[in-house]
Amino acid sequence: MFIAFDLQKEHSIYGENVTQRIIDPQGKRGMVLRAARKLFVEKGYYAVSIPAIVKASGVSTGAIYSYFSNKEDLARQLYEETLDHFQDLFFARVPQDSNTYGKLRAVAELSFAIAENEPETMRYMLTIRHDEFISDSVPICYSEPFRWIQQIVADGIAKGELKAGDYFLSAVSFTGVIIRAVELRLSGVIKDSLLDVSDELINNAWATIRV
Amino acid sequence: MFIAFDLQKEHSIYGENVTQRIIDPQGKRGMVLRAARKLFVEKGYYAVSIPAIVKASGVSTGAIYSYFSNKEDLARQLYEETLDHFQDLFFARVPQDSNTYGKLRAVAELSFAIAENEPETMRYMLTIRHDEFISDSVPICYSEPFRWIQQIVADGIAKGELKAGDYFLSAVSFTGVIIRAVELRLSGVIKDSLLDVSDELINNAWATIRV
DNA sequence: GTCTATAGCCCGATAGAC
DNA sequence: GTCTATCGGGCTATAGAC
Repeated sequence: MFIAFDLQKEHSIYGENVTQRIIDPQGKRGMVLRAARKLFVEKGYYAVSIPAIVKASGVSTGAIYSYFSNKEDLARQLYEETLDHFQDLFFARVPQDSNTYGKLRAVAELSFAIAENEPETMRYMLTIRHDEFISDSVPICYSEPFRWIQQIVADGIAKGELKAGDYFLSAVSFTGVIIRAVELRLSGVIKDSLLDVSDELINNAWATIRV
Repeated sequence: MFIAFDLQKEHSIYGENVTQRIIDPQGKRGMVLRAARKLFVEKGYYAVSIPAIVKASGVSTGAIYSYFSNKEDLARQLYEETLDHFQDLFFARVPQDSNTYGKLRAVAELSFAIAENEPETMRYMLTIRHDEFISDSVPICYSEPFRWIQQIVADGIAKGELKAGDYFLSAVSFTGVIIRAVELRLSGVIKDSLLDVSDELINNAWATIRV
């Protein structure tokens, strides 16, 4: 809850060291990146032409090619900045000193809050096909935050706060509930705000791993 | 388990009324569809050119355009036949007379079995972006089978076999565990066969909704 | 720095031989 | 029915005016 509140007043979630990475909606470069992100999510990288980005962003071809050396470079900068931003939100907000339940609850609440308050960021995170243009083939959402969740779960099992079992499968199960809910919310299948059903979803996710 | 076994000997899963819909690997049309499916999953519809399909399938441009009126028509036939096949597997194999646990367990085992035995089918089901070329905007995996699972869950709650709560969120939670596991298996993140960890995953998924 | 205009390329689709 | 060769179109990226 408190997380959702913070996210709504945009300033407080972006710490000093994070600000520079934000895709600035004011500048032309940011307008291009935002328009491109929306279009890439909607249609996919290859289906989005530079003329389409020109039209959607209001920035001309020439200006775009002054900020980015080519279309792939644009996509790569978008990828890196969105991923960095996403990871900053995670590392900045999930309490290090809490117990296993507190940490995982925070992970889930933050995921829901980002989905509700920055849907384009979350949509991009879940949608983007890594293999479309990025050379390393690690899907975006299996990277840092996901591995971090694995660590929380592994620690929780070791401390006896979670049921014994394969920590990897437990992490998959917990995040499966959360991610599936986010996906269905972003695609409009779930009508209610995730913030309103957060408790029930977190209960369900927690049930997969609790003792 | 028995499901996995059946799937391995390909004949038994394809009933009489299903056979005609199968993408025949022998005929040229089937070779085109199989090659296209693989390429579409790997790179996305727009990134795959007709020349690329010619090369991958060994069928010439002229022959392709004798089977399909254009590239979109090819994609649409592929979509419909793969979806039909997938749904046939579901409706043919999940027991109608079982209790809630038995039905959902069968759904999960069948999902794992398809992922292991027909990875290209499952990959396509999870990967394809509906909005890339299909006019109606319903994501492929939210359609019939998913709605059917919702019904099973709703019935289970009504009969007191599942915990009370929002049936939709319960269905999301159960399928979230299953789908996430399948996704991570298909992308190579999970190394073990899902058939070997089926029991643990089904336990986790079931825990989200049981009384 | 930012614009418009356009070069050069590859794609989808077709034509015509066989 | 199936092949190769090719056309028109839209794309990425650049050139040149301002």
